[in-house]
Amino acid sequence: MLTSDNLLSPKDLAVAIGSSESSLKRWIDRGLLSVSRTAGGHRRIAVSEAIRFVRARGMPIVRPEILGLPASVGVKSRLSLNGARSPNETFSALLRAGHDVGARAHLLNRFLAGETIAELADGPIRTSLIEIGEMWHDSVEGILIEHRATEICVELIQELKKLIQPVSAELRSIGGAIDGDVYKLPPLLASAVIQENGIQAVNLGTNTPIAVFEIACLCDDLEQRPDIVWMSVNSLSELAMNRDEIERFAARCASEDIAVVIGGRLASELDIGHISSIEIHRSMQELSTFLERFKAARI
Amino acid sequence: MLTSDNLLSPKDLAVAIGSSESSLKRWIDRGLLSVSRTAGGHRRIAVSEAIRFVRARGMPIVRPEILGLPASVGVKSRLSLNGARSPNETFSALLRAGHDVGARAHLLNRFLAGETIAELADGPIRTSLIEIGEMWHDSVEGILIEHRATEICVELIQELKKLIQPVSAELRSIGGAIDGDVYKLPPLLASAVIQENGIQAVNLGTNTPIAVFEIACLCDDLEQRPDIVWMSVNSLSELAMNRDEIERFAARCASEDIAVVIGGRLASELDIGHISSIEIHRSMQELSTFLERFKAARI
DNA sequence: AAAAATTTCGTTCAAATCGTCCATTTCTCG
DNA sequence: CGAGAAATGGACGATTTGAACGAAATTTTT
Repeated sequence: MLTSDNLLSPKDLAVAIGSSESSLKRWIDRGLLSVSRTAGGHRRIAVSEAIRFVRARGMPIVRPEILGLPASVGVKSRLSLNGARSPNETFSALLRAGHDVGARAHLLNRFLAGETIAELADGPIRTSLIEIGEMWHDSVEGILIEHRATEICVELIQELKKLIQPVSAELRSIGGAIDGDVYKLPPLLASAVIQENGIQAVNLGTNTPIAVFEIACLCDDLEQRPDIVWMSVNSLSELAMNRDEIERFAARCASEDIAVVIGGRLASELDIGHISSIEIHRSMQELSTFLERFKAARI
Repeated sequence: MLTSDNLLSPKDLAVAIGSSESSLKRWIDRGLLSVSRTAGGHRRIAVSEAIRFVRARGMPIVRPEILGLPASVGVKSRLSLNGARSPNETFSALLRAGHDVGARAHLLNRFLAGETIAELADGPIRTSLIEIGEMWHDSVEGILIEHRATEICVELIQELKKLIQPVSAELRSIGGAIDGDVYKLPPLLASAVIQENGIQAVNLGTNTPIAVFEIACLCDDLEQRPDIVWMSVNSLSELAMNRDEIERFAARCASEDIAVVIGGRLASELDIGHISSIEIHRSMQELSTFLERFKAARI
């Protein structure tokens, strides 16, 4: 539980090396590992002693971040999770340190504990990247950290996507980030949230022209047509042009009974919220509730 | 028993590959398979080591889920008969059709049968995407197919990366695509190939300014400095400017004893092949052989 | 400071793994 | 074909492991 600095509980070390708490306690009692005790008799293991133990026996370290060991290259060597108050701050610290293994374990645990992908997207992932994004303008180092964190998140979201139940092919969707938008995380997160809701989602990635969305929606084979199109808008090359194009596209989709969902940081700036056939969402959880309604309406 | 995600008991692996526990223990004791031991002397096999063993010895995988692999492993794809002559054509057809599950099964099977990531990168992945890229200019549909295929490949390469050995932290590298280059596959493939060669690789993704590479290489903490920097060059905003910047950067790296490796479609157009401290490669297998030489020289 | 929630304590117990031995199968080669 | 070598898979008692439990200690919240 990372009680205080440089002291581990038996459970902590057991998790770090992928064995059970029982075994670790037995090894300690056998004298293989020396510990101190609290006033009440609880074992406390110094990190240095833990490292000596695993090194001496050539044991694998499954969760290096628990021992404060760095796992990356570039900047920020020492990883200290002690200062982190909330879970989201812990995740942010791991991302800033480029600690892919730690970030993975953190997110996986939270997902397995019941948090949805939508919640994780709006929570740790979003707040961390906003926080890191604010470093972006300050320094070159900020860009480095931001790029590295983004790559780690891409990897993690792909992994979460694999953990959700296989989707029924009944409802299909396709989407991506519009032309000129190079942020890859939002469309990826959207596809994960959609699949989490049991709907098949094809992600076209960043920088996708409207014409491509069109051809995907209006293809000849009716069996292939999606029921939903989603678009991420995080950078706008030409506001007016984009708006017109999207409005025309939405009109065509409406006539074909295809739902259009738009999200992203700049979605509201498009100023097309008044168009009834377009759904604008501000967060992944909003997207999720929309999908719930949509499914209910279609069945 | 599956104590932790990454550690198997001899029995687990024996069941996974359909042999007996006795044989497996004998193979381990003969050194064919390296394991760690618990304090009590029980063998623990890392999943990545299990996969290395399976690939090296050409063993069948009877129960892929034990190794965390999808059930499709070992199953012959139905689409392989659809007029496709070679395996690479089969993969290309799957990608064009947006058949992510099929493409995944195909690539995973080839990897587990012994093909390296470098070979798969230069083979099915490269040829498929070149072929699809040629559709790019012809039609909007081409763009759709290209985007979809790229996303699928990103996912697949991430998955392959997870299957290879966790690297020893002895050699480190960092890299990405240069500023203005938005192709995400090349740097991702490079990082996978580097990790396949036992070198830690941090991918900074697309659109990474030279200044970011610099700060990563010349950071204060010497323990964090990489031994290799790799750069992908697939689009050039300003040829001359890029060249000057890269040459300056390479000179600094040379003085710090950091190897600079450049790859990508337009790497040769930079016309900096004459600079001795810069390594230019034309394929992932060339990168791989360079890494072999590099490792040999450093030890 | 008291109460509630969480973690760790020490212990017990069934299941898994240890190393070793051996019968059987498979391979090698004269 | 057949004898010897090598590899396989099962069986064995001894040891180790991981999970469970109520009680006590610790941490967090009120």
